[in-house]
Amino acid sequence: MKTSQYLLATLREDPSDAELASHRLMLRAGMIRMQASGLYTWLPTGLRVLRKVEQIVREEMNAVGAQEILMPMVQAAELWQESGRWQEYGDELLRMQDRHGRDFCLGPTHEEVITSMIRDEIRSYKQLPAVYYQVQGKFRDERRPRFGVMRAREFLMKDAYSFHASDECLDKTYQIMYQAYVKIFERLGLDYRAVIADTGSIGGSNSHEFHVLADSGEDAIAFSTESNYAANVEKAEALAPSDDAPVATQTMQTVSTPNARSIEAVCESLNVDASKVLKTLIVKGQQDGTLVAVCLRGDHQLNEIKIEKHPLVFAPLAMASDEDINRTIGAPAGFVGPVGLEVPIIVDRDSAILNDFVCGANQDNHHLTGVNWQRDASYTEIFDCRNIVEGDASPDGKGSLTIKRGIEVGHIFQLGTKYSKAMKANVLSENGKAVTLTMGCYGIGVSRIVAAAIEQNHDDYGITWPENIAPFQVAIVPMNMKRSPRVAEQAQALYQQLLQAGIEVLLDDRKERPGVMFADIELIGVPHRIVISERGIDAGTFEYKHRRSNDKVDIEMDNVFSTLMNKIG
RNA sequence: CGGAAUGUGGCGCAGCCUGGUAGCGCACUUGUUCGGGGUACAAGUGGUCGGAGGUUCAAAUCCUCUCAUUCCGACCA
Repeated sequence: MKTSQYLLATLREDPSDAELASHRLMLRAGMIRMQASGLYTWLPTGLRVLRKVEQIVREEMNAVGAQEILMPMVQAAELWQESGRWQEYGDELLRMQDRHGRDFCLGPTHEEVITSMIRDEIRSYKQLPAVYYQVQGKFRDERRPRFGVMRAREFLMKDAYSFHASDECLDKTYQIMYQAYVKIFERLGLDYRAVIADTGSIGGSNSHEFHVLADSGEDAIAFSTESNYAANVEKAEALAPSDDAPVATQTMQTVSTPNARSIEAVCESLNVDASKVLKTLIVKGQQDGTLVAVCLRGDHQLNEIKIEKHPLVFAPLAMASDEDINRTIGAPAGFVGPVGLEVPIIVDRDSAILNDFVCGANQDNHHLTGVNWQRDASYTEIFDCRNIVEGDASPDGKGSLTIKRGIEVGHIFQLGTKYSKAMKANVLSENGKAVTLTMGCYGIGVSRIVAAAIEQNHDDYGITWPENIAPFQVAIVPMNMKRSPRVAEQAQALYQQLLQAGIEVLLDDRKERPGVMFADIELIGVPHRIVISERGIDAGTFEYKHRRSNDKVDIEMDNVFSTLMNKIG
């Protein structure tokens, strides 16, 4: 490709509304343009990268025997009503009607479609296990699209689904897919981790997420210092503390704490540490109109995912309104505590062993000090419902936890029979009886990987792609080509030679000054750069530089081609 | 969904308070210049100022409504 005929579309200035490095660089490097909130056009440079990621994913899926299919993006409501998700899915499901008034949606995922297809096509256990996948656009009407293609509404995803006659068979395929994912992320050249994950709205049992590590990641991941335990913070269990049963040493007292509504204000007002304060959150209960109190240590945070799983708590989690709290408890939010509280009280493991603690007095502008469980207050149940924090014991019993940020780029689930049961997808087993199919599902955010790769690979000049996903492999930058026939001739010759060898090469044949060309080539992140100049030709050399290196090396003209071929491998 | 901010050539912005000929930088076109790190000079192309309504002799500017985008929040007990 020659830059004179290519939509380079690089920008010298930063777009004003791009916050994240990858978003900014994708716009500046001419990879994407926004069409509407969360909707992007992929320009040639961006699409080249996207296709490369897609291709690697495809190759590894094919390598483990997954078969590629393509399902429709527009899906009939009937399928979603069968699985129950027409009601459950919520506002992220973009619904619409056709001219006959029939309901449809844009597919945010494809469990329903694949399950309906498979129940018709697969009749026997002999056809199992089977894995099907597609690389396709998904649409999720995100409440807040942001960060460019990182959290877009329309995005490219590889989704695979496996079908089995037994859980053992699913386990086996799950392991194979896990290994395929490992290969994919290795080939992409990204610093990633597989972590234990929650199954979220898709449902099911066993689950792992694949995260690209980056400080800008939206997820927090907990790692053990001593073992290979790694889990999403929303899933990581906070172990019960091993401390002895609490002993009361103080008597309970009511103290005035005017306007001390937050833990911070209470700590300051009473000069106590947040770890000695009991935080009482009031959430909506599972039974309509009921409230539930959740108690945590003041320095801990509620884990929404965990608490939603408690049978008394309404899912999705909803905080009680100030009016509800006032009406039911008789005290304003900020001064609520468990003493004399007449709603169910769920206490976190750590808060259950507090002694002599501070909590709200259920009375405006007052707190209690020296409070002790059993003597002064009772609770309904002890339940792990807090986020783990740095330094907590690792759930596998080995070492403690550290926390890093990650970008979720892959997620694999053992779905079990959640969809196949609802949609009556059966096969005949060996003994001639119908059994419900067991399913697994395996997603990769293809477009998100492009952004995540940039988050992890950029510097002041632009993107520093991993070799396998760079938009071009080699850039040829001729100095003063328009005036120097020798330079032009050499540049053309090398360009043709590389093209014929199947190398993706970009020849910058614009009538631009060197600085402009260097800046653009670095911005879009071409890994290998060859500079051809009069000076070099006189010395019989071309200059080579790798995008990630500061060193420029002069290479004998005759050896340039073979050197490049060696480096590209 | 709640809060805040911003919409002016392709991009980044000024002008608005105090109404009166729409401006700057980048990019783009042409010419000259420069020629190993976003060169310099000159001449140009391109905008009914997000949209609708209103006030006024006159609206980018004031008022009302609306649309869009971005950021923050959705943990306050």
